[in-house]
Amino acid sequence: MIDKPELDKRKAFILATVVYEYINTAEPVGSVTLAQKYNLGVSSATIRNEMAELEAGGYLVQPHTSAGRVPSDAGYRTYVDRLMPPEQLTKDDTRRIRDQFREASRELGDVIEQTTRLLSGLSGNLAIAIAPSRDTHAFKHIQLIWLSARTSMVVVVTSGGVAAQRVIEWQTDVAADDLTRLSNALNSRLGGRIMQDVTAGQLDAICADSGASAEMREAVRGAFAQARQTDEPGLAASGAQNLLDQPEFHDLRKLRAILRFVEEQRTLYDLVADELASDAPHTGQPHVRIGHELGPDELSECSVVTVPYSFGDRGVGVLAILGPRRMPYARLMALASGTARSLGDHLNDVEIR
Amino acid sequence: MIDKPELDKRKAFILATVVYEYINTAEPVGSVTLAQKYNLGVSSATIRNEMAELEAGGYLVQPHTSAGRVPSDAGYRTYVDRLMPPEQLTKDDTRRIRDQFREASRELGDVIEQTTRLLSGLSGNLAIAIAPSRDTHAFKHIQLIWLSARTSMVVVVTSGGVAAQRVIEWQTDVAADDLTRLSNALNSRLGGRIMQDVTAGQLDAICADSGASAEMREAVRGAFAQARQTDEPGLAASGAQNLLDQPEFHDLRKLRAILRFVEEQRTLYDLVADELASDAPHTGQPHVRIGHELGPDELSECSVVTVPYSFGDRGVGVLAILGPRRMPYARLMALASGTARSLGDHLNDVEIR
DNA sequence: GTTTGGCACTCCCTGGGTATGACTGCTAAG
DNA sequence: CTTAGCAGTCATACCCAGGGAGTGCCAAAC
Repeated sequence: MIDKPELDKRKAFILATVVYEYINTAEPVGSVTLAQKYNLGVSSATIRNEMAELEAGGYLVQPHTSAGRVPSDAGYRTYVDRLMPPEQLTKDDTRRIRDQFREASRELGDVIEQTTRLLSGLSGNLAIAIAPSRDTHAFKHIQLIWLSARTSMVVVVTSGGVAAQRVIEWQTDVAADDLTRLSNALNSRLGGRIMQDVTAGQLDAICADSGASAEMREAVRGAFAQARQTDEPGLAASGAQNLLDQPEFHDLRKLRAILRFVEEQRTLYDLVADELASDAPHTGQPHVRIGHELGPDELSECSVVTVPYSFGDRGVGVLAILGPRRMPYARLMALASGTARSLGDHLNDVEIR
Repeated sequence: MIDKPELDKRKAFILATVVYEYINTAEPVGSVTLAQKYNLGVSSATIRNEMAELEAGGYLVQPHTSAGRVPSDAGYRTYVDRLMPPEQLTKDDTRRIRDQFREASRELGDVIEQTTRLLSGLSGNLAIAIAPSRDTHAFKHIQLIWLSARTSMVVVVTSGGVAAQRVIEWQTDVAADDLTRLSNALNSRLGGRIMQDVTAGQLDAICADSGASAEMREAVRGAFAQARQTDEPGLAASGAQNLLDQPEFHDLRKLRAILRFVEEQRTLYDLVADELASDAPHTGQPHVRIGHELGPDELSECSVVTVPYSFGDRGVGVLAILGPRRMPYARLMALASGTARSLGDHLNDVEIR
């Protein structure tokens, strides 16, 4: 681990082959296997020497003295960044993604959840999605709906198609006309504004102008607050049971730790939301984090592929795939990218204009 | 299994003790353990004889010749129906349930999900909830909201506080006034009706009376259809990872089968919805199904406690706890009942009047 | 200098054999 | 009917040796 010299061509090829083989077999790979299965043109002894140097360089580790080698975090990292042949989506995958979105819902929450189901099914791993942060959406419409003298419902529609909705109980009777007047005033003066640009002061001013009561003003404020609430993540995950199939998770203790981590909305959100908060430009490229790069110890044997998706020109969410470090990175990156693109397209098509 | 004679007092006590001990220890229980730990007043030899007869009667089984006994489905059944001392909710549980509902959401979907989290946390098992079937709710309000000349949003509010909502794209331009007029007409003529009693013919008539276009009529029909859709179950489950802690599920194959079963919304719904469909009167009493009584082979080592909850005077949903057959039935029944009651109360308190 | 074949060594895994312990069922005596 | 005692059964744990996969090193070949 001390020095990390540039890898010469043969070392790079051997490292790539070890990672590839290990991803496919889940068994530590030895020099003889490598020499036989792949056409290296050198003997196993030479490969042994190279592998020893790769281990000294921190790219490979041995589970025990007389076992083959397994990639380390750094080994996977090098593989992903520089050695791995990129993959395209297969025809079959493309079709399945297309079919899925063709009949997808128009409700943001549902779309997000369906997308995780699709992605977990295609990838055979756990899929996670974060819905776009709400306060980057444009305000479209608010409606205060009279239900009875003491109860109303307020609905806020934004460009995400997300309608924040809540029921209000009034302390004093209200008239349907007052609600309509206030709704109209808000709509005409705020239409098209970005949610996060709407200040409480503006709301108050509009309420005052249309003669709304203090109680109604509070209701409007509350509705806007809810509509752009960002700490209610809008998170979906599915496919946790896929992890059971991975041999590295046959150890119940590890599995439990991971599942507990995943069940906790908050931690899961933090895990994926790094991607949103990061200074890296949102290039739309998938991003891979491997093992300890993820942070939490529970996930030290996992990797995560994240890819941002966008719709409109502002809203940005994230798709992610969580699986064992021994995951088919190229394929999953292609899948995540393709799904993110289709999701963005779908959201754009469906967006309320 | 051939004959099932009435159990005499001592046999009943021994059976109850075996079940109790096995539930607590997860180990097959032998005659000596029983004689030592519980005050039976007879020797282990006598207990052996009794246990042999209980096995002949089908109440107990031996995992292998030289092991202790384990309850059979029939043994659990007898225990639950006749032998088990009923339990009350502990002060602590009562408090936690109360606290949970005090700050619970007003949205039906959220409440249902939060309830499963509560119940899985309290019970240490998997909790499932089915939201009330929508078409038993009373219609409260419909609003067609003008977003642009070619798009609108329609919101339907029912007594469940559930608002079905959808976005509509018109083929031809519509005017905001027309939407308001139609909304008002529908509200005044349908207010308070039970959803399932509203026919398509009535909707059409109201649309015609208020001069709505064919397209608008379709939109209204669609919104009502969505609002009372029953085949969209409104299902929540949480706590699957609790099952990992149960020793009977340390076998990965069994665990996988169960988790796959649970991940599938449809099968899970069918499992719990039996309770709704059954002819049994909804007494509010918890109902227990044990092992093979559940039907699916995957669940032959599981039991389910279900309890209906009601709100208003019609809507009925179901709470359920799924766990190993070796579950603390009395406690879980108390928990499920208490939670169902609190859930019903909460829904009543929060119901839009 | 690099590559290669050979060889000794290490360590995991497996399978057989055995001891152990927790049961039961049976029998005969109380 | 109950009980003590005893033989028998079976799962589990344990030890141990053998096999196998793989490495590291060295000396010879290229």
